[in-house]
Amino acid sequence: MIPHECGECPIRHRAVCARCESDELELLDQIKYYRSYESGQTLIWSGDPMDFVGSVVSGIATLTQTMEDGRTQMVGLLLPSDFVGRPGRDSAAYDVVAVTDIVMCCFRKKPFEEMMARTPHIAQRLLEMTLDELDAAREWMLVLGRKTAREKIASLMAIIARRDATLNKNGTRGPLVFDLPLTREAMADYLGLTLETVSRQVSALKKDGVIELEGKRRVTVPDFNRLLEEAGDDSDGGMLI
Amino acid sequence: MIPHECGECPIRHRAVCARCESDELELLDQIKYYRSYESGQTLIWSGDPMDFVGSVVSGIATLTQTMEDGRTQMVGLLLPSDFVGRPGRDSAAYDVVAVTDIVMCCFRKKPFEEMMARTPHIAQRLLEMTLDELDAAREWMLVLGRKTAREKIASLMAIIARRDATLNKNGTRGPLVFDLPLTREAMADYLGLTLETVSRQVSALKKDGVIELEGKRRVTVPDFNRLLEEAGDDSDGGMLI
DNA sequence: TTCCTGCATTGATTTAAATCAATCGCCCCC
DNA sequence: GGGGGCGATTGATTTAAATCAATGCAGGAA
Repeated sequence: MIPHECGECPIRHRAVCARCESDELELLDQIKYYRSYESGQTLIWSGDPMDFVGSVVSGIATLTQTMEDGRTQMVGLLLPSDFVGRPGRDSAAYDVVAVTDIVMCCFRKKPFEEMMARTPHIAQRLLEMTLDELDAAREWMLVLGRKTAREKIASLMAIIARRDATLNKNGTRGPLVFDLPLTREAMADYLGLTLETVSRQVSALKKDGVIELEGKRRVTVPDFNRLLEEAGDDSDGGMLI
Repeated sequence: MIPHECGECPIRHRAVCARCESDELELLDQIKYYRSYESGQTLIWSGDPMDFVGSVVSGIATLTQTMEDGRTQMVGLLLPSDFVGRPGRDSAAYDVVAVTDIVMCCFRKKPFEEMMARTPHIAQRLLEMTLDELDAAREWMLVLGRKTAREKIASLMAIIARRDATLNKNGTRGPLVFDLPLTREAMADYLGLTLETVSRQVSALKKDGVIELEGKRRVTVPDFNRLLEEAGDDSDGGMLI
C-alpha cells in the first residue's frame, strides 16, 4: 500500500531502478503498482504462471524449494530492494513466502521486458544485482556443504549482523544488536539443519558468550571477530560492508 | 591454442557473444586472445587480481572455495561456453582449476567492460547466462542442504547425463552413456561429502542396477527416470533439455 | 617383468546431527 | 484465572556419514 513517487522511494538507490535517470523513472512510475502481503502469506507458488516481476519495498520474504516428501531448503532471503522474478520466464521456479508483512513494487512482466530492452540502465543494474546474488548463493553453498552446525549458526548470525549494520548504518565499533527475522524453523530451512539442532547450537553459542539473547529474537554480539572465527570465516574479514 | 575466426567457433552460439551481430563479433575478434592450460593447473587463485575475463572454449574447469583449515567446496562447474570472471570486479573470488586440458577465449577486462557498455547484446546475454547460473546454484543448494548421500550422487549423475545429452544431441530414448569428468574426490567436493562416501554410494547405485560402470569413469544409465527417482527429483521431470 | 604412484574401494569404528519425545514459556482468547 | 496453541528448549536414542585404516587396481617408469 502507501503508494508514492519513485523519487521518494526508500529503495530508490538500491533496487533495479537505481541507475535510472528521471525520464526513465517516469516511465517506470507509469507501469508500476504496489501490492502488500501479510506475514506468512505465500506470494508466489513454485510452478505457477508468473505474470509480474517486482522489488521488495519493505519487509522480508524467503525463496524456498520443496521436495515431494516435504523436505524444504531456503535458497534466497529477500530483503528490501531485492528483485523477484525472472524476465523471460513464464512460471515461478520457487515458492516466495512473506516472513513479515511486506510491500512489493510490481510491474507486469511484458511491459517490464519491453522497457528493459529499451533501457540499458535497468538491464545493467539487474545484471549487477544478479551477480551479487550469485556470489551470495556460492557463499551459502560453502556453508551448506562444509560447515558444522555451530559454524552454520554463527555464519547466519554474521550475515544478518552485517546486513543490519549496513542497512542501519551502525558504526563497526562496539557490540552489535539486531533482531533475528527468522523463526528457528526458518533458520533450519536456511541452513539445512533441523530446528532442534538450531536451538541447541544457539544455546551453545549463548553459553559460550559468543552471542547474548534477550528473548528469543534479539541478539547482541559483543565481539564480531569472535563470531567470525566461530563461523570459520577469515578472521580478518571483520570489515562490515 | 588453435586460434580461429569467431565465425567458426564451437561455442559461437552459446557463449557470452551468442547474440552479437557480425560487426560486433568483429570488434570482439580484435580484442580476444586464446590461452590454454593443462589438466590440474590452477588458472586463477582466489584473491588474486583478475585482469581478464573469458569463456571456456573446450575442456572443463571447477570453481572452488577453500576454508583456512583446508575444507573445500566446489561452487561451480565450468563447461564449454561458460563465462569466467566478473566485469567490475578486480580480484578473483574463487579458485579456478582445470579438470581437463582447457582452452579459454580471453578478453582484457578493461576493453571488455567498455565493449559491454556499448554493446547491449553482450550485457543481455551475460544477464541471461548469470540468471541460469543462479538457478543452477539454487538447485545445488537443495542438493547440499537436504539430500542424502545416495540422492546427492544420483543428482550429480542426472546433471551430467542431462548435460551430456544436450551437448551431444543424443535422443532421450534408450540407455544413456557418458563419462564422469570428475574424480571421486572432485565429486565429493561438489556434493559436500567425503570421497569414501562417494565411492560407497556409487558402488551401492551400481549394485542396485541404477547405473552400470565400465572402468571407473564410464557410466551407463539404463533407466533415466529411475535415476531421477533415486535423486529425489520429480519423476516427471524426465525431459532431457 | 616388477615396482611405484595415484585413484578407488572396502571395512571397522566414531561422531555429529537427526529423530523421537517431553516439557517449557509466552501470548492470546475465552 | 484457566486453557489452548505455537514456538522453543532440552533430553534420550538412533543413524547416516565422517574418520581411521587396509587393500586393490591400472598405468607408467625403471
